[in-house]
Amino acid sequence: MTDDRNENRYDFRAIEAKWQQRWEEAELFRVRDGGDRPKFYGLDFFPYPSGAGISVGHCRNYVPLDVACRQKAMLGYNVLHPMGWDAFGQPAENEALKRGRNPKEMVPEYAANYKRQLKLVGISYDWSREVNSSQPEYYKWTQWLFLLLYKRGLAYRANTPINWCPVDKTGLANEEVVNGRCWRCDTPVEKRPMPQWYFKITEYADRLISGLDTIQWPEGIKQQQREWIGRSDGAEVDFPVAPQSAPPGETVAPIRVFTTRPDTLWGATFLVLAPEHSLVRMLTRPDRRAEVEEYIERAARETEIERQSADRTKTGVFLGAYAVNPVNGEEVPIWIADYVLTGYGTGAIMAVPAHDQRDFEFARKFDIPIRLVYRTSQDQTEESLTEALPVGGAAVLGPFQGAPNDKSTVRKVIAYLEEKGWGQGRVNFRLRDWLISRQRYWGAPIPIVHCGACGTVPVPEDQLPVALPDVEKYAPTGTGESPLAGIPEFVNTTCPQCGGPARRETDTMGGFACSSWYFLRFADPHNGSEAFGREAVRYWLPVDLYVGGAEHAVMHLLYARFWTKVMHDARLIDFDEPFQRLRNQGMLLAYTPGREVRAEQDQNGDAEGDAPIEDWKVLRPEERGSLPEDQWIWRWVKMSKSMGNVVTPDDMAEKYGADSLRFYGLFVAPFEETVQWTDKGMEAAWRFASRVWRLWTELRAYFHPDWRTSLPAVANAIASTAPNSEAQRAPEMADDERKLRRKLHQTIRKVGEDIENFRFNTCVAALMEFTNELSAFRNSLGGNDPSPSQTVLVSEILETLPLLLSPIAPHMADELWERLDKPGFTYRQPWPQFDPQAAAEDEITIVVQINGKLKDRLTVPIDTPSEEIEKQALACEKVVSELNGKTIRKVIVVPGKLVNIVAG
RNA sequence: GGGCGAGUGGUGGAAUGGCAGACACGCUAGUCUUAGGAACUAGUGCCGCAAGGCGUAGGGGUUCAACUCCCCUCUUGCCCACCA
Repeated sequence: MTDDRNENRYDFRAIEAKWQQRWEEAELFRVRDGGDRPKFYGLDFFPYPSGAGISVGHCRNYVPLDVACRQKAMLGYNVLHPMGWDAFGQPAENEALKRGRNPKEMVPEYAANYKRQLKLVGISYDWSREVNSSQPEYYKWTQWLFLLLYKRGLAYRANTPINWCPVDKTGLANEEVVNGRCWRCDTPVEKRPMPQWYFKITEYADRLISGLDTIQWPEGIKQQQREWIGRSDGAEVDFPVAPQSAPPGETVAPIRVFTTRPDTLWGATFLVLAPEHSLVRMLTRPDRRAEVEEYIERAARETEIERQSADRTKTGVFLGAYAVNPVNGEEVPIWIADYVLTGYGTGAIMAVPAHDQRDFEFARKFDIPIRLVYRTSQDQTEESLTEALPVGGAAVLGPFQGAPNDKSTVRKVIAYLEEKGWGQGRVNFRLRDWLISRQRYWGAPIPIVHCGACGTVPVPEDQLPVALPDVEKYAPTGTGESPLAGIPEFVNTTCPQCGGPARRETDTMGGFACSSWYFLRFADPHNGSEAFGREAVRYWLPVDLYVGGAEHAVMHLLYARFWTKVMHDARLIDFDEPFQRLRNQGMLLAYTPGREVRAEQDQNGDAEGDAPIEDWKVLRPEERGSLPEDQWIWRWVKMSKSMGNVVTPDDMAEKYGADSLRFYGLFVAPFEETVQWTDKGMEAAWRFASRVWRLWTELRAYFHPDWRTSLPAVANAIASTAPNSEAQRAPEMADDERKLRRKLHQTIRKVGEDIENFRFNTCVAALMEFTNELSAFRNSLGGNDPSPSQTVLVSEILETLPLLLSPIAPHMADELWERLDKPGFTYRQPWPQFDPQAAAEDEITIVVQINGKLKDRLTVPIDTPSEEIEKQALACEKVVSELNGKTIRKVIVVPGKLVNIVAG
């Protein structure tokens, strides 16, 4: 007796371990190229395996994609679902430094731990395709692709001021600077001039915008990319330097400005150059020199944060020089100011204070004339303006007077300028070239040799990879050179071209280079002679479904699209967008203790009442002893190691099981939403899993393996044993049985549709609804042996349920499947088909409304004609009493749904 | 300041023009139990004894019908932010 009980206990630990082992032994998820089945490529963002391991937060993207992939496999697709490690880069190096370890040893350990955890959760990865971007077999091809870009003129070295992080001691790409701070360590970024390698992503700016229209991505991500690329249409206009402002005996080139509003040229009352502009020193009048020099120096010292804050007051200095406005011959003063950026447009602007808020503020501060080009009313004057005039009104200056303040006038003015030879139409992008050099050890060395005689020489392909040398010390130097520069055996080499002595490039590539092509490598991960085989890539790519966080909107997702387009242009691949569908999972928050940080009482202020709460700071686990528990202030914050609020899948799998963890993560909220982790929710998911298990195992005794073929026999049996005519024309099943079977087939339909639409929360809810009905049915049996028709129904349910559960709770599914004495894995079974006839309702509830308000309900056979429904609705007791004395103006019958009686 | 999204019971959420609150948490009562943080049963938007009324941030509009579409306001989350 007790043994029987144990047999039917939901022993998830044993079940999950058993099936994970069997899947592995059977190489269940190993996939091969080709075949008759359609392919499906589902991919997670390439993770960096951190020492902390994964939290349940990470499962928010891995589990849903796993569910989708498992279902696709059952639907008959050949599914590629790989995983690998974004192992190069600063996070790994920083962690290794902190622990005093060699990243080459540490990273594989961390990756192994990630892999163990992902297996623990039951994710169906094909581990035979695992790749690691820090291994020579992989980075050899990262270097090969660098050379591809180099040969196509898309990689170049330039000595310009770059974003430098003084803590990480390396240069950063524009995309890696967030609010003027390093995106990794939050340190204010400095400007430093250094020779650095760049990828010419700007050359692809337009295609990176237009390609967005061809892919199914969240609109918000597309918009972020469009804005980051920042196309703006306008014109470049030349302002000749006034003769008296040119240094004696010299001819000075005109100052070229970029503007999106050439139609406001007639209101330009000064020019502003960036402090770094090349003409500044030549144009500065001697008596202004000291002030100008000081300003330039101050601007150079400022951090990006100081310089970029939009609400600071405008600063600037007059050079003492003048330029000539080409359209009206007027002389306008030339200033420098730090609100003009050297890296955008021409680094110089024409200032139109009447129609640009920044110029307006500047003009008011320095008392420069303001001139209206457009006016919305007669009484509008330069003096009355309190801010720059936005769009609207008509032109009141220049040859285009009366023209509307809109794009059509801008176009006309550009044509006019081109005709006069004063300027020409021009498109600018905010996007800057991608800085790829890192002065760090842990990355793929840039495969370039510097030769005194030949200059910059690419390393020949047959000499790849340029191996990252083993070193004792690899801490960043801060000198502007990577630690590789201190290794003579690495640096000193011979020039591949002339054979003379040469130096290797010592910078490494930023980690985003590795992740810009890994999705191609998974198609052919062990290829030793190419980055990827063309056939394999043609078969698998592009990625059908890509899942990851929204934080990479303008980094990885932009870079990967760029490289893909380059490879397309090089005819390596025949598509130019790598990821067809993209889904971003929501964040996971955990309820976390912290303390309020109150504003300091200022010295003269009276300490009346509490100071306003200024901030909230998390109490890390080691700080929690410092404050009595009743003073903790709890908040929902992102689950992360640094907040000390991490829940691990290891603990949850141990306590509740991986299947329950999967149920919970899917059920708690829609996939894209930010969700709050609660233990109650986790327990509820476990209760549901247990409930399904219990119900199924209780009903197992009634399973009849031949239920499919015995179904007509059941009907005959009922007909022949029942003498009365009622039973003879009865269908093979009683009403409540047909109802349960209807629910089963509705559930099959709903679960299938919901998984395909990434609506996992309602998918699990549908399974819960079915379980509730099945539970009621079980109770109605009351321990009696089921009738033949009940046996057939129960058998169908017992066989279908494991298949429906298979993508979501795969361990339980396979265990149940086995307990039906069926061989193999549910993963290999076809996805259950729903029977539309069984799923169809035979009766329907019609809502009866008067003036849109619910009054009554009718239950009618599904095929009742509209006229009959209307008749019945008008005959309802409630309708009759309510309508007493009122005129019926109109009756709206929506077939299958409702009747609305409009009366008054 | 700009872009994108969100606002529904005590809570997470469901319904995307047609029965508001599926499913779940919590709560209440009961059954079974030595016990229960188990299981099962019933109930649970608000007001009201009831009949009934009210109700999807607030205001207006379109419609026979609005959580859903349109306009305005408020609140809030994320991203970008002196790019001429």
